Amino acid sequence: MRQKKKSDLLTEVELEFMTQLWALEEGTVRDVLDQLPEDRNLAYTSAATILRILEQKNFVSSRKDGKRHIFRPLLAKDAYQTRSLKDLSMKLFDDAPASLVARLVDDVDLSEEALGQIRALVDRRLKNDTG
Amino acid sequence: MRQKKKSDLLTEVELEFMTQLWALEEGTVRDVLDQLPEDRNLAYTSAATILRILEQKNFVSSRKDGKRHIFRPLLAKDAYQTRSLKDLSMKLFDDAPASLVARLVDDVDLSEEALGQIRALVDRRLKNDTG
DNA sequence: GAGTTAATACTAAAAATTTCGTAACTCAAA
DNA sequence: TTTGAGTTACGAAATTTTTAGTATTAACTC
Repeated sequence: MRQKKKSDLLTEVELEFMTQLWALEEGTVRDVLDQLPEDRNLAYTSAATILRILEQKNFVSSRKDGKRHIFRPLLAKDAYQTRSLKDLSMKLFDDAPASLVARLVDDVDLSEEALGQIRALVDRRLKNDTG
Repeated sequence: MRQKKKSDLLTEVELEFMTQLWALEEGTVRDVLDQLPEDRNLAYTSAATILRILEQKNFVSSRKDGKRHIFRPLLAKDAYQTRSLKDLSMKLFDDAPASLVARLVDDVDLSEEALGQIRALVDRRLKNDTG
């Protein structure tokens, strides 16, 4: 009976909506829709459908407030960031996160400040581990 | 006339195939198919279709060798790694790569060795920039 | 309550992605 | 040359994702 694995990653549109909810902490269909860019032009009912799907998949919960629903993320942004990084690392970096950072450091534009921050993070982590 | 943007990211299956081609340097439909995991069970013609699509999208080129085609990546793995990281950073890390690394260093299981490698990379980059 | 407004529930169409079948073709060997 | 094995070309079915329409419901006002 094993078949369902479905990768637990968000689709493009699901991520778009989760991003808004993460920013809002919580919100109604209307709230999320208003948050989207001008040129997005998505029907109200489409937005409602997407949130319903997110709820079915247990990425958000909802409670009733008068006649409307207020949605709130169940999946935290932090957790999803981690999940995405693991996925990317696995699929594109031979499961070696260090090579992911290597690519980032080599090719993506990073300010010196950003590099300094990164080094600080790594140092702190190294110290903690060794005790 | 601007409308085509199409994100230039690979779909799931396209990435699966590019990964094999990157490993092989180049190969026929059969080569790629044989490279896939046992339980993948994909029809030969499906694989051929996917490679044809990749060629249409200019991700691979092909040349003829006798009766068969040999496919070769046009998009390099390095380049696509960078592209993916930029996309992830933009969509999920407020376009701040440093926070991406922060998440990685904090949450993904990293060996001490990996951490050391990362610090070395950052250090080298910092020296090059300032030096 | 009747009427208005705005929401949800449900269904399904539209679009994109993934998969495969059939027919036509190519090469090699008999 | 014909046959056979393996390939490509093309079209389309199947599936997943995205979008939207219609009907129903809930709250508010009069």
